[in-house]
Amino acid sequence: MSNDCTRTLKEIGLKVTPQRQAILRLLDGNKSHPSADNIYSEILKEYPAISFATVYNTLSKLGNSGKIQELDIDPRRKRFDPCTVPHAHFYCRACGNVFDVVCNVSFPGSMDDMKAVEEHQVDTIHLNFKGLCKDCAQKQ
Amino acid sequence: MSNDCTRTLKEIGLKVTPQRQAILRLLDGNKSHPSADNIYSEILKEYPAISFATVYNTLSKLGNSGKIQELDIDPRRKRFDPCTVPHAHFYCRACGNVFDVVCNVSFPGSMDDMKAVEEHQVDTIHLNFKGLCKDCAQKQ
DNA sequence: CTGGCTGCAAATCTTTTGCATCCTG
DNA sequence: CAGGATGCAAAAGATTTGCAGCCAG
Repeated sequence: MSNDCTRTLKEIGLKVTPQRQAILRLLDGNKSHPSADNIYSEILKEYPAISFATVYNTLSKLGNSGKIQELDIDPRRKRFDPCTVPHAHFYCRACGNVFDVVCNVSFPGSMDDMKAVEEHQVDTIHLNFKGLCKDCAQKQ
Repeated sequence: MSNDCTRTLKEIGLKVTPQRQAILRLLDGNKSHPSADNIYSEILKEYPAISFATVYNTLSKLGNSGKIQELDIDPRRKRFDPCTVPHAHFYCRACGNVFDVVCNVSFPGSMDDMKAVEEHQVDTIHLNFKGLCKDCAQKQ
């Protein structure tokens, strides 16, 4: 566990610090798609002295190295997802929650379908659904 | 032309003002996926007194009514697209340009594929590709 | 007329940066 | 030890809001 964190950091050439381990530990298996602020607030309980900048820097480095995903689904802020397996997301405009979507929609796999994109060098694909989640739809 | 603008505004119950007409005229057929600031700067040439708030408010109302699309592809700011026909987008991480992607990827049409999302009420779908555009990839 | 709009300015919120100090490797 | 990390604080951007006066319907 703590070993996984250590390995992850080493793999991308980052020094292993307790703050970074805490961030990785918090993210591990986290399905809430937290924002940087969510993560900061949470870690603050454990490390009352950690700074926002540290959280931001670390998240940014983890994102760039592909260890976590930066989601662009929330119009107000970045959200982070430790799961890097390709999957879609649903964003509720009312409560702001983000849900994973297991969807069999044929993700652009066949390169025949991708001609228009092939001229560009694609490295990530994001499939976002937006609307009202089950709960919020009922409350209407 | 100016008539289209007028009609669009009336359709969503907004008063017709020269500022709003200018915004709609600028957006009409615009393929550059401008940010609110881009739009503001452009309109400023024509209406030196227009305010940011007016642009923001109008864009927001047009977006909510479905007359234009708010894109969530640029991590730094909202981008707007007057084309409301479903299509995908490509974002270049280097130059920040957004390109339309004509892609035959089977967009979630079959509701069989959508079970996981069906519990939620989907109103928009966004398919975003990110990476390096043709030009930026060459410069590397 | 009247309520919706506009311009202005200030407030909010998110994200980024500079810097002195600290600590991992 | 040295260079990368941290914490702090302030800056930079993007977006939103309050308000007094204005104008389309």
